[in-house]
Amino acid sequence: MPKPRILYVEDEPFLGKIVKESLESRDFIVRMVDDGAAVSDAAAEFNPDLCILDVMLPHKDGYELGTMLRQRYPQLPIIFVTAKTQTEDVLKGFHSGGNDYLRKPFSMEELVARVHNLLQLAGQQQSPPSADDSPLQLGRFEYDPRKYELRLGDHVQKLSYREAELLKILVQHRNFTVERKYILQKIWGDDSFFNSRNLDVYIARLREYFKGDPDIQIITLKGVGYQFVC
Amino acid sequence: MPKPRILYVEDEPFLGKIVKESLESRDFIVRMVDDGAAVSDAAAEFNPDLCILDVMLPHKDGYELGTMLRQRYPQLPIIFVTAKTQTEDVLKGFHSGGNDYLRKPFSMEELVARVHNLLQLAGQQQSPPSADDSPLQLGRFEYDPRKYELRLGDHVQKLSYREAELLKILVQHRNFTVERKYILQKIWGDDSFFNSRNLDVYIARLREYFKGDPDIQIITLKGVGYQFVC
DNA sequence: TAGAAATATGGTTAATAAAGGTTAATAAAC
DNA sequence: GTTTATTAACCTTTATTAACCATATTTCTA
Repeated sequence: MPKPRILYVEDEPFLGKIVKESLESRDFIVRMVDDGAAVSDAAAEFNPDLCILDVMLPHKDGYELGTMLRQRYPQLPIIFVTAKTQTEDVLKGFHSGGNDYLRKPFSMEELVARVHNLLQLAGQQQSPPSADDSPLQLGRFEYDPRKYELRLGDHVQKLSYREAELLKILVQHRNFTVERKYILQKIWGDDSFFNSRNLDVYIARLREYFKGDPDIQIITLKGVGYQFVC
Repeated sequence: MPKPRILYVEDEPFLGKIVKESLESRDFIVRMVDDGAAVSDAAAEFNPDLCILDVMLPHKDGYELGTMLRQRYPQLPIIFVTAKTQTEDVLKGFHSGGNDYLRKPFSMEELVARVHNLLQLAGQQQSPPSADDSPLQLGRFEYDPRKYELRLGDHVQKLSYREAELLKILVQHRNFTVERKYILQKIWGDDSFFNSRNLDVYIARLREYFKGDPDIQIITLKGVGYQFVC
């Protein structure tokens, strides 16, 4: 079971550090962002399972971020955290797509309980296939994630399950970095695998398949991961 | 869209009446119960979509009720409401199976927002496999699950029992993955079967039958299962 | 501090293992 | 006695592992 990934948007560095470390000690992977403008990219790259948003941010406010995230990731659980106590603010949080609203000051225990609760609720969902499973253009290729088919002109390359899983992850983060660790966890379950050359073999396969278009590359970032550029 | 049904457990008649009416005015069907002992029966009879529990009840306490309900209805969203403000109490609520915890006094608006939120989170869960046996369209084929008949144009292919069972399972989950294990258990009873090539033979048959429409595919997810895409 | 070992990381290829596919023969059920 | 289900034998594909190579970092030493 891979560790859940939490994107945490908070501008108070002091509080942020405490919460981050506290969550990490409870077996979450946490990425903290203190600038509203950076959230969009961070979400694309980090691929969180849940998002905690502080409402009081310097420029962009938290609600706007919530709306943006909800629109882009319909299934992502969002928790708002704020010092505002007015019911009106809470409602604003829910209306902008939040799934929970926690008033400051809060106890770490309660936050963690609510995080677990939401992850469990969200985990039971099956996302409708229509969402992001329609065929997509990758450079000169066309890829159908439902049929696992990669097309260039009249040549159709059928992908295997593992190949398709890997490509899905790379494409989800296209033009961003995906950590090697993350891929291993997603496809092979846990981190016990870190010494096998398995992933490399599949990366090589995908590179082979995509060599028909020089504009598509799978770049290695040694010690970090890969980047699918197109 | 039927009105959502809320089971509301509250012993203060005055507060209870207000909340009940307020919820009803917002298009919920509400059943109020003021006695902990009556909750079990009420739940069985009323079949709620969501449950609101006051923690401070005369005899049985709310947490016990939560545990009981959670055990009996694993999917039922539960909101605890209480005057207790200690974090400890909130945690107790979550640990006994609650999905949200609201401190008194609360605003009706916030309660309603949280109710909607939970119903939405819970509502996305797999739709009941609706025992619908009417003929259905599969790509260019028409299938009648009652007669076990698969039609393409004027050609009718009669399916055998096992073939039909397998197709039923695949179609129920169409565009989602069905685990091999699951199919084996459903059709052949238990997992003692895992070495037989039996299932593969039937998969091959179905593929043969459906080869008249290239848009219908039964994809193998090696080590996992199959996916009927159409 | 330059430069050589040592080490870590990823790439490549081939071998092996595991899972599933195919076909035909056999057994059960109707 | 014909249809349907199961099994067996063999084949193909996919996944994993092993062995070896290349290259970048680190660390150690002169």
